[in-house]
Amino acid sequence: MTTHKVAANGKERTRKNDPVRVQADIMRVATREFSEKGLSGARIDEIAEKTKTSKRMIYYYFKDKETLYLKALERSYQQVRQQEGELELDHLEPIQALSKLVAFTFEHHIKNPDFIRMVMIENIHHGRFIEQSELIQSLNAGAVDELQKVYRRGLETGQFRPGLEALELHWLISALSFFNVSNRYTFSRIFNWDQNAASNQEKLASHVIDMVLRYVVKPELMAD
Amino acid sequence: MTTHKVAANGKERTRKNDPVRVQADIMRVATREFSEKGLSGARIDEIAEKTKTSKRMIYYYFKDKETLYLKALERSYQQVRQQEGELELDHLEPIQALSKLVAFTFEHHIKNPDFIRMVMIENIHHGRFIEQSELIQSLNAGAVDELQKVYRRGLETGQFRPGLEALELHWLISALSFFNVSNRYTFSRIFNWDQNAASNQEKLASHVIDMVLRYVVKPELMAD
DNA sequence: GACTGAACGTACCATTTCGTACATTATGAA
DNA sequence: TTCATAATGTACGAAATGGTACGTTCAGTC
Repeated sequence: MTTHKVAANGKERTRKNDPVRVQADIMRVATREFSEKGLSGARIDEIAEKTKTSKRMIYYYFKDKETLYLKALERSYQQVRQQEGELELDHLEPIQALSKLVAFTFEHHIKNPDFIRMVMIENIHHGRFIEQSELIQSLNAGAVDELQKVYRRGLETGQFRPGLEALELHWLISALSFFNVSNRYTFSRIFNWDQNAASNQEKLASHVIDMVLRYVVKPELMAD
Repeated sequence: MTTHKVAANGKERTRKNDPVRVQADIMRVATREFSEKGLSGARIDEIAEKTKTSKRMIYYYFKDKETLYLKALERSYQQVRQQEGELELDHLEPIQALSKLVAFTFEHHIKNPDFIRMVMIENIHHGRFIEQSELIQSLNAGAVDELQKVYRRGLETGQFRPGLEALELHWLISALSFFNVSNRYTFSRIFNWDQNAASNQEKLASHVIDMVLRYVVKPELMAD
């Protein structure tokens, strides 16, 4: 008696154990499902179906639905952070560096709608899961550093207004970038305005960049 | 044989028909539940329990869960619009009028977290329900008008920069006001910063107002 | 008072959904 | 080879959940 079976379709079928692949597969599908439908809206059975493995494996590796959700949330944060890479702002003038930083942040949000949705969902849950995750906090701790550096340089050259805090600046930039993705549907519908259209996205991007610059740069350096 | 019964607790119990009250009761509870847990997270049985009436009545008046959700969404929009009342900006200088408008919008969002949550949830659903609602669209059509008026007046006095559009300005103000409520939990957690604290809320409010003013008002009129 | 349609209560059903029991196979160590 | 443990497949169970069948009561009209 050999250890392999013959499947219904006639192909030889030998089970391979590949824990890493199986877990990655589950995470991939789970992240998409949770991001699309939320914690309560996503269905374990549906996640299992879209996986190459079975529901059994989900519970084997991830214990229960909430743990799976938390892992998916962590994965989302990890992925966007990894994508960020290096901006290389140090060789730019402070104003241009800030401009580039804002432009990048705005674009980065646009490119990661699934991540935005996960964050929205998590906020609906009052941040109950992110609270438990030390991983996520540690990931994001240094997110303000680059902005901090640019701002300090701008202060030294005398181009930036003093008295601002990097964290609060980051908050402003995040708000504008986040809202652009998170509230597309309702805003477009209410004002009968296709926010998604490329031309309008460009407009918004330049508005946002301009707005931040005008807030940080000394007014006398800004042309009307 | 009379038409009334005696309940178990001994009190006389005569059923009163009060359709308006019953519907209002259901709507009140449903709105809170959906806002708290989302469409898929909210439970009809739980809504029914928290109501003075029964599950039967929910289906009697609202057909099914999705219809109930849509009605709750519409109610949310209606309520916030009603609260807005009159700002009476016409007698103010353009700069002060704009300042007051932004301050009010920011505050108004803070006062209506349930509404914010409903909008977040609706965006998670890709705006599938708001699309069906002509009521909501009609409600919000004139939301930009006041801003429009102020901006025009500022142009006339020469205090505002030309070339901006009221809708896009409204978008910027909304983004900052909305994000302040919608992303509290994740932002606070990630940056270990109590965004909710009164002192920080005040800071953010003045940042937002200042930021909008610096964007709209001609730079030479802004002191450092 | 008789009649009618709207308003309401109770109990129930069918399905969905999270989670698990149980058996089997793979894989590396001794 | 043997053995232990990790990995996997199949089938199923119990509770939750959206929705309904069926009957009763209220309130206005003639």
